[in-house]
Amino acid sequence: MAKRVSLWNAGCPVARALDVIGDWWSLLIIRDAFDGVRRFNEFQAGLGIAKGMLATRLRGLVGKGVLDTAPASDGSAYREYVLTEKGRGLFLVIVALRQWGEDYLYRPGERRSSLVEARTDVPVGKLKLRSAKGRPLEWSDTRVTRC
Amino acid sequence: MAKRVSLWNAGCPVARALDVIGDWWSLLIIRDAFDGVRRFNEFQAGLGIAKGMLATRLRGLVGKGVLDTAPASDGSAYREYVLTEKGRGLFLVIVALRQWGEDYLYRPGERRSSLVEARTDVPVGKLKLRSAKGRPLEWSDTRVTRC
DNA sequence: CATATGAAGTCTCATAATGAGACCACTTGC
DNA sequence: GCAAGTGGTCTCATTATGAGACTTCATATG
Repeated sequence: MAKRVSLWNAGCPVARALDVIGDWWSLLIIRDAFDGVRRFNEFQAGLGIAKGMLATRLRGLVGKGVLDTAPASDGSAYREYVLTEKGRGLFLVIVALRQWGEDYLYRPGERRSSLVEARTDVPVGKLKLRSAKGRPLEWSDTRVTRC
Repeated sequence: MAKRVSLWNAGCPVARALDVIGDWWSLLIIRDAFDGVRRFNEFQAGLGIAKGMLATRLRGLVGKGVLDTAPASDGSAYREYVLTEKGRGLFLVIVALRQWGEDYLYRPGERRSSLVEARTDVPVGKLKLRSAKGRPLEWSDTRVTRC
């Protein structure tokens, strides 16, 4: 491979976002972080990722401000990886991927996890695009401006 | 590299979604498709992707039911790639990525494209997670069930 | 109609990224 | 103190990627 292309300067927020979290593992690491995973070995065991890859990815995500390291919350001398505010901003990306997966990649009755409201255990509602004033919008109602 | 890991059977819709569109180029191809790109050369020129990669990715996305091939809409003998309904379902994933990029990856005043309502040219509203009954939810109000 | 140009790929090659696992230093548990 | 656990680093074989030459058929031009 020649050096992997960077998309940072494309003027498109989608491209720039993918430049940060668009590789194979980053979003899975972030998903696990949302589910409460914090320690190196937890990520490694949960994802089945090679340790070298995980170390590289965690370093990258910390460097990009998506994760931060913190002293272990259980009082041990180890460190933990926690989402920054920027990282927590990716929640809707994970939710959108989840809802698409649920809608198009599972047969009815197939076992899968669900995102539920913690207080009631009721599945959350579907994401919906709305205008600035709150009116529901479809894809065909929108366009992307030239940058 | 050993053979790239597949996540299809993880029981997590996020993992399964990433198994389909989680690589470096697929979401960019899909983004361009949403912006009206349909022809091989348009994708290639717009993304700066190697032709071999593009051919592989397009074949893969067609095979996975995200894109479909159709006769060219301009009457020529060439074919086009168009989003299927399943592919159009990814719109909110693209929007979520875009909004995250806009919020955390650009300095104020930096040039970038925007997603606007076509009729009024007003930027669309922010995505928001809501409960099944429409009440706004934060990440901390939710949890993921074991599958 | 003959030729040139364009579209949509395929093929090959050098190089970068990945996965597996050995190895290492420091902590903890017992 | 010693074994096990944690959090990595290093190396190696293999795969994926990027660049670009080459091919085939379609369309444009004169």
